Amino acid sequence: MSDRYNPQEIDGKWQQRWAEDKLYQVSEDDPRPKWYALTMFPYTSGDLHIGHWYAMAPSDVHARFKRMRGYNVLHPMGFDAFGLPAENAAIKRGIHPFTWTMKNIENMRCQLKSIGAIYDWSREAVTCLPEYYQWTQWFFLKLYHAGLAYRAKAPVNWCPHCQTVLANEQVVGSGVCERCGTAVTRRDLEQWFFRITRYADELMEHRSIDWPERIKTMQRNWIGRSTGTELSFALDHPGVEEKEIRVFTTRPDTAFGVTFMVLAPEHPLVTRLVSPDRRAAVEEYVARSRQQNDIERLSTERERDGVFTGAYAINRLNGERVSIWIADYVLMGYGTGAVMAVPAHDTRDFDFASKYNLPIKVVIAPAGWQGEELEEAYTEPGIMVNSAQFTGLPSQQGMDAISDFLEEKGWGKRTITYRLRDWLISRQRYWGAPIPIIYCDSCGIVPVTEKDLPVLLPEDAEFKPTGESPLKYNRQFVNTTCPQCSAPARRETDTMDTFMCSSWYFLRYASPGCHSAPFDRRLKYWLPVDLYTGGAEHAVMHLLYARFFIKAIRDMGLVDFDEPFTRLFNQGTIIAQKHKMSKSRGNVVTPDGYVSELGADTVRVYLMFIGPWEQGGEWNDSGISGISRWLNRVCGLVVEEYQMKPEAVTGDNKVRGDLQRATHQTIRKVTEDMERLRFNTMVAALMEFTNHLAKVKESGGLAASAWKEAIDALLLLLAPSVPHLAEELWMRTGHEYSIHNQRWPEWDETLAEDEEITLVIQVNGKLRDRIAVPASITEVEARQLAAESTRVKPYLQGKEALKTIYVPGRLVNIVVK
RNA sequence: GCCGGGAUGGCGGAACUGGCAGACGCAGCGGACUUAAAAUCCGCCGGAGCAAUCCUUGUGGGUUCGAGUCCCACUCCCGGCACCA
Repeated sequence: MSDRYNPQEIDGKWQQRWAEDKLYQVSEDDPRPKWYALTMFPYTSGDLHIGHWYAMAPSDVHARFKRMRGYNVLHPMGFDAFGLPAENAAIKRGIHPFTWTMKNIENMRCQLKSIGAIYDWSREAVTCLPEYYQWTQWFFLKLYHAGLAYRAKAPVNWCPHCQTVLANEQVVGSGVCERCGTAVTRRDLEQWFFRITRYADELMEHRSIDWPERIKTMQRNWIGRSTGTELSFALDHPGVEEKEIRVFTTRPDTAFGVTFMVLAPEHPLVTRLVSPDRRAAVEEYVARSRQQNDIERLSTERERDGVFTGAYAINRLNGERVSIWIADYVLMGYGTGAVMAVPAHDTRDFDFASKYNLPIKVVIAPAGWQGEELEEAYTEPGIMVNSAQFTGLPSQQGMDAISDFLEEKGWGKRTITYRLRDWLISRQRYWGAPIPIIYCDSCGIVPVTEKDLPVLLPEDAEFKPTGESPLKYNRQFVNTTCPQCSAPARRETDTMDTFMCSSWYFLRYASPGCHSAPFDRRLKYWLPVDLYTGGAEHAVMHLLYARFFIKAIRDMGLVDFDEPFTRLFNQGTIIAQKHKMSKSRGNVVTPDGYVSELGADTVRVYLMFIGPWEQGGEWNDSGISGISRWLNRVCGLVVEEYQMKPEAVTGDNKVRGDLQRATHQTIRKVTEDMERLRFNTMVAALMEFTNHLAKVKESGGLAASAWKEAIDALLLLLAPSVPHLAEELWMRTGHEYSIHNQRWPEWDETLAEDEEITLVIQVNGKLRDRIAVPASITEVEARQLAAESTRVKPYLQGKEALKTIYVPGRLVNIVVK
């Protein structure tokens, strides 16, 4: 075997050996503390690109590090296998989605194996297999029985391209489909929802978890909790049963400033309130806003418009009659779908009032206000005016005072509203887990009984997208009998959102092979996940759903923890040609060529080295040769015989001390960087150490035993990053297999301490000299040396020394005038 | 518009808690080895200047003995949210 780094020879060899020895198979029966390191599983789109490797290689390095630090590490892998892209790809190619997906999995599994990770493949989870989705369905039933799954007719997001409905979270940007980027439209459909809103308050709370601030903020914004007051306006319309319209406001203090009301076009009262002369205009407006997609409707560029209904309501606080309008800037899905308009103190209402010449009544006085008309809405706090008995109060107090008053009178109530909507999980597509529900003409909605799970996805469905679930046309699937009355009945033909599958996959890894339940008591050992790594794009989708899911099953007594992922870390995105890699964009860079040519270890290190992990960056392979060169040098350093020069025997001490110090400093640095997931500087430290070793070797001034100690430390520190090469060199240096079962080296703080430091001497903060001094130097000595420095003296000439600052171990700064 | 994150050599990036700016690597330049090339090894490598020295962390101000780091204002880039009453 050559002395050079030869990845083609060693990568496969060790991967095979590790697999044969089941080196990375983990068990719960282990005295070490557990560590559950999870990387978001990939979608089965075909093959893995560099972006996937960027997610997986560094997390594997960290998991290996934890393993060497004495943890029993679970680092599993699986496949997110249901969903639209597979179905679309299958349609395009005329292959069955199952065939397509399984072929992709095989390929991806192969790629994943080539990176040399410690995945325990015996725990693999594949969401599209009946043995998995049976439990997805089982959880659906649990949620159903707990009252957390319900069916309702609602205006929902419809993607015309994907031909299915989408959850709110899956509509991104200015109202486009998260998957395909098509503008989403509205449809009124009867769909299945999960009651995630019941957990809104708890989901707002991230106190017990260590997550990036950014993600926590995104989740909080998404949930959008706002506190305010719901109050009613009196209605008196002949033929209209309702005697009030309820509105939600966060500004009850402005209630005396209401000059009109606005209802959402979809508001149920609209058709009944509209006066005959306004009916045509109102109907036209309603029809128009229904047609518009969210991009048009929600665009803030567009001027707000609306129409008068011809109806009026009474502001109970002051008895004033206010006109009722409809406008599409009021959303049916938020609050009560109706707002009180206070143009003086709300920018939207101000614009609307200006456009339609509606009155503007000031009730919160800006500082120095003399009763003049406002140029724009005044939205800040101030002193209340024109507000009957509340006049003169600061508006913040007014909020409480008016809320109290409304509650006393029974006209209103303090409330909390959320932006978060219930999670819509129905999908009118084939490639997903069937919703285990049966419709019976006499019994209504009947859940499938547990023992009848899984509801198998039939293989022979016509899976073309028709806008209706393809399963609808599969009579064998649809026709069944009612579990309650045994009469002929129909199955639900929609499938579940794939985010349902990914809301619990991390539980399955903890209980592979469990056939009687989704998981068994082994779950208690592993969960929650200690470190979850993946992309930030899942902030308000997967990460929110999974939290909801765990809280829901916790309340059923199925698990005993509150949060699935104790610590979350988002690696950055690898981009190519300014864009995130994606098949549709055609800018995908495959790792395979790099791996086969330069070795898995080289690619692993390069991905860590390009920059801070959380930052990501543009893919550029120009630096990868530096990693190859380095690993080659490491190889030469370790493999080629070390020889002490005879004349060096007496000079041994200094070289030895320096090397020992470098060794311990490197152990410290690498350990600390590993803990903080600072892989780029960790690699740099190892390179520096290698450079130091090369100089030592060149000098030949060291006893062979000391040399060997340093090399051993180097190999151990390298092991998580370059598992194949480290294993090879470990063997070549005469150690016992396997380096991956060794303990991580410890550093000794005293041995790591510098003996000599560079003392920087400044005059007025400018660097003037640096001198090498013993680390033990005293302040007095340092000040004296500084004052005596010949390079410093000219700057002190003829100046008055005001003071001298001394920073131990760093510098002396002489301040002169 | 609002909320995050960021801006440092030709490039990716480093810099503890306010204390030597540019670690480590890429590219480049020079040299050694070689018939030659590749590979490898050694040296140089922010800008200006012969030099002493001066300038330099997006821009402008401030605090400090001392600022890439702290404060204020601004510009640009990236990400998220965006009529949420």
